Amino acid sequence: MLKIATWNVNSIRARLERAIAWLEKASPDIVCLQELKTSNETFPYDEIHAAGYHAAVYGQKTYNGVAILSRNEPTDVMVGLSDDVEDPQARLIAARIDGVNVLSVYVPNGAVVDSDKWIYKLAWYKRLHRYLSRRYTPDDPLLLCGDFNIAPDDRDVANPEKWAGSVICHADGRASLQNLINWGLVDTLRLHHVEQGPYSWWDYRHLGFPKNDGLRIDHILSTPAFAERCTDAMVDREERKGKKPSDHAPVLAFFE
DNA sequence: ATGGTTGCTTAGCAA
Repeated sequence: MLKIATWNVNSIRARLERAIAWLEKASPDIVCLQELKTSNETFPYDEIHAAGYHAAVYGQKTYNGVAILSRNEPTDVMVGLSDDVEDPQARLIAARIDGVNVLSVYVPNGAVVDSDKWIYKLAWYKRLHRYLSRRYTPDDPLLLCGDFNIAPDDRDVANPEKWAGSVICHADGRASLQNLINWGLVDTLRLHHVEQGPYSWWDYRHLGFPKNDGLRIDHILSTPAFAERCTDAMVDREERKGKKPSDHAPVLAFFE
């Protein structure tokens, strides 16, 4: 059994106490983290190791930053998109764990449609597609996990009319994610849940969580052959409750 | 009443 999670923690240092408690409670085999908001030098390796996890980290001061935590040692750790674009933003880390290729990504948010950040977001999706197709085939065991900053369709949005046309729901962004999926990926949550919801992110602003104004933007995508082993997937909504939560809840998938 | 937050870094940016 493999239990994998993806979680945008919104600062690993601000979330450390909750993150350690969650690791001990949920005991996942692999966790992809996003928005560490810290450099490698200030990443809390000691506490993560003490909780029983290896940590492959691609940090950045203040913004972004991604990591992969695992019970077993990761090999072949690679960071960044490694293409011809000059890009200081730490948004991708890849590793091989127990024979599975695991990627943790933090796709740019895009701020406002047609802004520079939006252009960067759409370009980043194209670069990620090229990254995948150059390094892997859809026959490889691969899990692409992270904050994609896209709700794939209106089932993934509690208030679709409110969010229509936003950077999370815009048709061009959805097409960018779909293009990635068309390379050869399966949305593991939708293998097991086809109804409206669940959601993985609620804005701190505007009382998003109390009003359940949620969106599903965090995903565990699997290559098709490996997805056949996926027995369930879920969002740990409980982790969004209580004192000092991240604005994202962990998303999990289970493989036999 | 018609906004409401959080985190990092220190007034402003990002989400």
